[in-house]
Amino acid sequence: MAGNTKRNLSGAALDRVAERFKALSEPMRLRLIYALMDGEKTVSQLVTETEGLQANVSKHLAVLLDAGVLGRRKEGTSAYYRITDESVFELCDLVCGSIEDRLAAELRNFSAASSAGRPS
Amino acid sequence: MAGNTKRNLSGAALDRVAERFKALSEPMRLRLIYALMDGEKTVSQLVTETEGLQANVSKHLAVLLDAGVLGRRKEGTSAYYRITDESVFELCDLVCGSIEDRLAAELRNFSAASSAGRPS
DNA sequence: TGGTAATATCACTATACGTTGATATAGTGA
DNA sequence: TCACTATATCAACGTATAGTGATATTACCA
Repeated sequence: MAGNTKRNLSGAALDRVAERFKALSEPMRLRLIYALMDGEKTVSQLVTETEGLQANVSKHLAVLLDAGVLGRRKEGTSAYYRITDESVFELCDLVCGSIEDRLAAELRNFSAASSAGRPS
Repeated sequence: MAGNTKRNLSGAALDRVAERFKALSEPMRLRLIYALMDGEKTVSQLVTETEGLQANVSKHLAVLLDAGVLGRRKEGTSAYYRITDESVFELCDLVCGSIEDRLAAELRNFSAASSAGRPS
């Protein structure tokens, strides 16, 4: 494990961190983030790609914008959203790896238990 | 930026990831995690350190246990909780860095704006 | 000016969840 | 068995928020 500094956070810092995690704690918002992985898109495009309602998509985009994860640009009647904090992908990758590890461990436990006392 | 693979997650995977983020989206739970940074502790110890109510601490610990972030060990009438997924600290560090970057950028913008047109 | 498209916001409902006091459960020692 | 400690769970309350249909706002075009 590399660079395991584990800085000790306290008080207000933890509140800020929790806030950021909360912004990423909705599947719909993660879908929007991943839809923007290959560049900026309009709200309409995102509505189509995520198959969500326009009002809902707009609201989730506002949350991510407020959290500093996304940026916004207006052109004509359209609004273009883009990723401004690329670290979200690192976060998701880390979580994914962790989930995989956990599932792999569960699988090992299950296999060991189900084969316990079974003839080899 | 190293190892920026950005794997593309879809459907159920995003749900799992969102779940994990949700487990980390409460300040109290982050406080518990950081209280456990230096080793396993009993519920009583955690109640004292976090200055929370016993019922509340117990419930938050259950959430983190279910999420796979913590592990539990019983000894006598006490329950010892410990970190089982060290990646949570990496996650928090990443978020912290990101928040710092954003605040630094805001500071630069503010300074530039407040000094605009001011005599040098 | 009137009409249309794109987006944001409002109002409302349903649900999830954090907090808290009270109670239940389990282990320990007298 | 009885009392005590530690922990988990229950019940109730209030708040936050996701989803949704309707409306407001803004830009563009005829």
